[in-house]
Amino acid sequence: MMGGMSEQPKYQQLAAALRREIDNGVYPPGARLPSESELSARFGASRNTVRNGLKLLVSEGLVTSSQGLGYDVRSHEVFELNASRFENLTFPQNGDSYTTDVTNAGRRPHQTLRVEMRPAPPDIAERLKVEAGSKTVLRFCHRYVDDVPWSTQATYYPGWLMERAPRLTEPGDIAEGTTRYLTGAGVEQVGYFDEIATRMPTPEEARLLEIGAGVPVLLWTRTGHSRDEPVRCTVTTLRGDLNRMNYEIGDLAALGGAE
Amino acid sequence: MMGGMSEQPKYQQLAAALRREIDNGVYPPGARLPSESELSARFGASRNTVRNGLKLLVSEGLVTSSQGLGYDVRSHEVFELNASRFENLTFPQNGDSYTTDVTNAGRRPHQTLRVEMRPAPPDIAERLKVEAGSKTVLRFCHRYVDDVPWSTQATYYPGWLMERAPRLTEPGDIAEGTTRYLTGAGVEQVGYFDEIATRMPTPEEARLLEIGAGVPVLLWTRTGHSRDEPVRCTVTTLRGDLNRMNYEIGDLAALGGAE
DNA sequence: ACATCGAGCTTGTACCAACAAGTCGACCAG
DNA sequence: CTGGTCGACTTGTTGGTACAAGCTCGATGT
Repeated sequence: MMGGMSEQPKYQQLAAALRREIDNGVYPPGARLPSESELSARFGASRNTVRNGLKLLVSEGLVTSSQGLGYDVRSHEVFELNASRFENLTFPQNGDSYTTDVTNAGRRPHQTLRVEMRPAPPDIAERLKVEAGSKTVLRFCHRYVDDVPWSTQATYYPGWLMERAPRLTEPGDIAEGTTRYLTGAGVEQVGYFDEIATRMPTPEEARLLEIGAGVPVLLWTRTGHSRDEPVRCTVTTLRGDLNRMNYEIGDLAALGGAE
Repeated sequence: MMGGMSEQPKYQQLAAALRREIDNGVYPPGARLPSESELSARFGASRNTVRNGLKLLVSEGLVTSSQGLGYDVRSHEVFELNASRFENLTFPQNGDSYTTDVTNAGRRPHQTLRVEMRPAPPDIAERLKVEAGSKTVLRFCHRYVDDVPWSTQATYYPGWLMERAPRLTEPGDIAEGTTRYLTGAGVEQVGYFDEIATRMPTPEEARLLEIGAGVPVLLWTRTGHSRDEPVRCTVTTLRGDLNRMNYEIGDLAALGGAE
């Protein structure tokens, strides 16, 4: 091409130029970028090349795209606000109190629940110390906050638990919360093992959480143990752009102004 | 098109098919996928469509691509192995024993350390309870395991700590580890506050960690507290495809066979 | 024996074209 | 005024082509 020494591919140059303009406030948060065809004209590149560049920006979380509308510069405000909310929402000592916590925070919770019998997937079976493919109860929860998809949560209970806690198989909610119900049924959880990983969402996850391409998810796998054995395993898929996990280790609460 | 009821786009169907085959061991970890042109013939799709599908798998971390070679199924061994390693590496009571732990595991550690005086960035200042822009010591560490970039770690120490622990400002390593050095200097950490988030890497991070497009990073921010106040804040950027964070909550260690 | 080159494979970049699908607003009929 | 249609715009998907760039390996020549 004409430029001469162009070390970088054109789509990366395009992305860099737009990134700079976004940083400099030419396109402030919430603003709409020029359309693909406009950018195509401006940079002298084909629409495909423009799309490649824009895909980079989307994957960095700088912009989002919506079919029929265009590309919007993301605002970071939302990110921080919801992050701290999440904290209150899930961690204060074995809450299971998603609904009440969200309500108390002045926001509107909404969830759909699906209960199935499922053979244990290998990774779950390992954590529950049961045989892969053995009978488990899967309670699958899709949660919203103010109509924004928040997380999907799949909790597996080993089959042997059903004798002691039969209501887990019933389709509806358990009013007092599953943790409390389990405790009442003589199955108390005395410890948790948490694993946190990240990856890009599968198309299915992207659909459920309504996240654009390029936003990673946070995978939170919590295995709850009674005094004798693991009693449940929860795999939560969280929007990476809206959530942050917090852990306190040691005697932080007892300290003076520490946090 | 002719197929009739194809709810999903073709490239997603293709990705789903390959994902299933990878899960089922048709393409075991380390194996090479058929080339784009072969897949194109097999699925009756154009090379563009095939590439779109493969890009999904890459972004999910299932496969990697290298120009001139092809697409390789990623081995989960590395992932899992390093995950548990990571655990030992950082968590068992204030290790700071990265070097020794990695060596004991039969792997070769390598790190570069940079020590600077830096005004505190706003987010760090907030966590350290000092004024933004006030003097801090930044110890920046770039770590490798077996020559694979592993993480970057930026630890900030508040300026007031320098009177009691002057060696923190010296450029070289601290042989006994910074945690032990701090304890010896009368600054014992009795609690930590951990925050874990995820996002796509900046170009700079992608360069340092040598991660391809589509792989997110795990951000681990640990604030260490003495009995009176925060004494340091460590921001670790980990390759999301090689790392997993594990936390034990409650009395897991005391249990019988519970993990 | 050994370095060098090149054919033939791979993925990466770039271009073009066409249609599907989603959104919005202008317009028109009731 | 209300409600629906339709057209003009947007991004999403799929098809094609060509060449660049990176890797492997065998043939070639010294």
